[in-house]
Amino acid sequence: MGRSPSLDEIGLKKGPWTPEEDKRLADYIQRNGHASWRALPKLAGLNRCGKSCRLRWTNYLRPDIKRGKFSEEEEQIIIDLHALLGNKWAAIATHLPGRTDNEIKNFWNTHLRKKLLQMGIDPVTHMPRTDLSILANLPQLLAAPNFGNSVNLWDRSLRLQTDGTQLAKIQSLHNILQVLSSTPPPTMEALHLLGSQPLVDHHQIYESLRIMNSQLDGLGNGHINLAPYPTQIQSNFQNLDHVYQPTHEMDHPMGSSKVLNGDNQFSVTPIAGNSLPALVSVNDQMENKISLADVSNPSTTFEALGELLNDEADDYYWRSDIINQATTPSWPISR
DNA sequence: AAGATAGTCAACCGCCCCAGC
DNA sequence: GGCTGGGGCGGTTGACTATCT
Repeated sequence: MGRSPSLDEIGLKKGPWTPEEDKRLADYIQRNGHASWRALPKLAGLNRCGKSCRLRWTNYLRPDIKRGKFSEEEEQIIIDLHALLGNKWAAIATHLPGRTDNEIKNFWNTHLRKKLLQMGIDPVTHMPRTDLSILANLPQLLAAPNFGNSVNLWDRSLRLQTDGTQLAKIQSLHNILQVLSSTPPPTMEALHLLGSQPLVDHHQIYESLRIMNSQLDGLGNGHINLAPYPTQIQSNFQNLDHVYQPTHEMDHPMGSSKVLNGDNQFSVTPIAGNSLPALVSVNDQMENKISLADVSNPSTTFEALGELLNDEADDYYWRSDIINQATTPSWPISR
């Protein structure tokens, strides 16, 4: 592994370390310490730069380094700390004795990041993913044996976040998905508001939500009521007056509603029966921006989405995520 | 069996910060 | 305040390995 050996312009060796070099470096540091990394290579008889020696020592040769697979507990610590600290690998590493920042960074990029994505969690924000393509993976997600863990992860991530506005957005998006799941394809006008032309594969979304429902039922939580899926998707977009009659039970996807209280703490309240859960009441402007009352008008929902997106000029990741997903081939398209 | 593709991870690069002058 | 050198950090690279086709 690593790079092929090469010499830089002043003749210092680069690339993989040989066992002999390792021994020289380790022996020297154990005898003399590493007061000056710059001076060390010469003193230790190594044809390497000080930086290379420091890296080799801190990431590989240090005697207290713990090698091997990360435990589940370590995984969880990394995820939690990453939610709080972001890509501060060195800071994260201080909480995991024996693990190096490089090792944690690699582990994150090769395992945890993908794992979170598969669970529908954005590895950057640690919030449920805002890109709609996740719906395409929902059946696999729900079928995964560790789906229950993802629920915990989601909860944990939410607890770690104090930005209730994001929650409001997610809830709004969820509302939109509900509308999508229970309505014919959106009008061209509505799609234009999203800056896209591709059409949502309604059947796929419907199927995903239906499976999600059965899973949530299994967990004893609330669920999303789905109107019967039309046997024939209407492809005639001129049918603008089609009556939109979605059902109105909009739970938090995990069967509870989370509300940011005055102390910036989330309170989690299970949703009962058919009641409509309160939207996250953090941002009055955001609240009810897309309310279920609006869904009786086919275009209003999408106008509201456009407004929501435009409103958050400083929050473009939210908008770009949706628009990207709506405009990339990965987005379920039916033409 | 062989080639293509994806995953892994050690190592390097370039930037930043800070202390000393 | 400006300059310089050393160390630390995050991002990226690329050789090796495993898996797939």
